[in-house]
Amino acid sequence: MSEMPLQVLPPLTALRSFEAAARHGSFSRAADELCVTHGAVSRQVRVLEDWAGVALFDRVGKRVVLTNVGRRFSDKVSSAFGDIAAAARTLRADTNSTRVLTLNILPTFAMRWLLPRLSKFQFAHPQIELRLVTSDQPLERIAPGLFDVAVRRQSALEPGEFRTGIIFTEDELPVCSPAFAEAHPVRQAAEIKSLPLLVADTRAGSWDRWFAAAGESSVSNDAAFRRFDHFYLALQAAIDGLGFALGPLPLIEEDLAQGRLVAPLSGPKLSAVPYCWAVRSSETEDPAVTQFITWLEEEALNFRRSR
Amino acid sequence: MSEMPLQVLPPLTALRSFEAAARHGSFSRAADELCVTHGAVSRQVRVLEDWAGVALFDRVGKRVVLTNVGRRFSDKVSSAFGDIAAAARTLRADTNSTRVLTLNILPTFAMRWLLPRLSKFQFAHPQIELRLVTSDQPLERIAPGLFDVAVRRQSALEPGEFRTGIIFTEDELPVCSPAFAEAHPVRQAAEIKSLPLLVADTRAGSWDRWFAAAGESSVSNDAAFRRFDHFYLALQAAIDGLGFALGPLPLIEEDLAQGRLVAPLSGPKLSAVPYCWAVRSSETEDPAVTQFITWLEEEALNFRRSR
DNA sequence: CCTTCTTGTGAGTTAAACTCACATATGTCT
DNA sequence: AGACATATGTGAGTTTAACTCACAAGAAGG
Repeated sequence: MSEMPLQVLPPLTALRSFEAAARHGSFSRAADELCVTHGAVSRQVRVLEDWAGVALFDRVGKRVVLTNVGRRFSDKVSSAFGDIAAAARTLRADTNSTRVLTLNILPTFAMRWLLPRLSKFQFAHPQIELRLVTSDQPLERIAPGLFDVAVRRQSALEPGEFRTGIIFTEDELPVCSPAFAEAHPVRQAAEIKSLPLLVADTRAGSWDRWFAAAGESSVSNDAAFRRFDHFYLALQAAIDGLGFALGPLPLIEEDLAQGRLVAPLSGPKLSAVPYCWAVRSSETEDPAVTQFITWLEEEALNFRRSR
Repeated sequence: MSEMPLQVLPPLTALRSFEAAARHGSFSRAADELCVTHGAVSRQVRVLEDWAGVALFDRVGKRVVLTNVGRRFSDKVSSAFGDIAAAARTLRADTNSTRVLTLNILPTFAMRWLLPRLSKFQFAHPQIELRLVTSDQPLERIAPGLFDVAVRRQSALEPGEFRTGIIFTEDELPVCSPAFAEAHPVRQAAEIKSLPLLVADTRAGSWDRWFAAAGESSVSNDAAFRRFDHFYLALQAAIDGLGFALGPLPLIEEDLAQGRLVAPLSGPKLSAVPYCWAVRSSETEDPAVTQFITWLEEEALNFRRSR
């Protein structure tokens, strides 16, 4: 045949590195995800840019920012890789009798609400195997195909890359252990400014908002704050009598009921960003995913009713 | 983060080899397309089957046939690779001021109908560059992204992987040069069985069908047939006085009008499979493709009116 | 000014990908 | 039945793409 096959697909290793870098906005983070050095990602992106004859990233100092064509191209590639990942997962699932759902859950939500209930789901759906990953990474930075259902706190339910639904909302109020309350008898918001205040990096600014809602100025001495990586650590510290934490109802309702925590202050309950489930919009309806979300929403409804 | 990136994408080099092999139904043809040896394709398919834990091809002797899961998987991968190829083409086109359309055309149609007219299209659309590939390879075997518009002869216009439209239909009748007719004065179909009959591999069986339509038995002596790879070679041989060919109107109308060919027999005009244009259904609407097809259909309409 | 984090790249290493050559299976033709 | 053609499978060796290592350089933050 008088015919010349074209190289219509770009170099695929380069494409994979590019897509991860685009999604993370960082060569270093992409390298972490792909288990290579940042130098490998840098070179692969360069290979793709040479092949395409166009810059895909602008170099801003030592940071990279996607160009407009880079953004459009990476969106298409991400979508295609997502399709391939989904097809590959289905292919591999054909060899197993159970369906594995990968859940990507905020650590505090996992520790204090989901894990105690997961056995109910497993019992009801023995043919679905759950794999739990805890993370607070932004969802749009997670590779397509790396999770089936995620839980994040978010305020906007706009249509977009993800379909979402509210699980429940939270109110935050200061709590401490009974022993701590007895040792520091306080009633007014202004009074706790001099006491240790426990805060999680993942909820930065929440104390400032609480004081503002109580009509108080912010705490000026940062030394009063004890910082923790995750909120469940801060909560555990409060239970252990290390100070006040802003406890989120309903997650701490059980602790209040059991007397592990008390809420001695008369200040306001601060509305917080609701917990939501999320799935990628592009993924086709999966019965196991639907079953899990249905169960999640029913558990949340039952939970709200029992408060 | 307490998080382990999964290897959600299969090995991409293996995937590329698998997709080509699936599309061709042959490791050897896939190797030709990818410019590697068949051994490389064989190994890559094995890598993918090991990764997936499932057979993607059944080995039937020394031939391979896709399994059911292999078929489903390859359809998804082909589609995704098509999306990537299209996005890559758009990416590269951004660096050029002209749009390149790749046409994949049957050789005879290209030689005798399209090429003489392409200058009209170029003149009307100077911002669209045409790249002509001649081939009679089945379209479903051609890699996604390797052509924008194809021309093939096909009888069914079923919805499927390709959108198609009729360009024109053909009638076939025996023709020869005037010199040959003078040297062999014949009038009835039966009389030409003893004369050299020119046939193209791509139109095998057409003489049998013509004799049947004329109420005659087939030519029993195969030695009477002179075979050519392509039909335009057979036609050129007829013009050169080497025998009778089954000439397709309207492609030979100009030759008849100019006296290069004559049709001395009184036998039937045999309806043949129509010429059709085809584009992949999955590809998004491209203005250049639409413009080309509109022009093609207008030229065909004008051509039919002028007969 | 020092530290931290990020990307870029020269030089060298690793291993994935490939070729070569031969074996084997099947179909076709004489 | 044997020769030939075409296809895939694979051992052994080669090639080179991909990668690591180590360092340089730019920017931000304390």
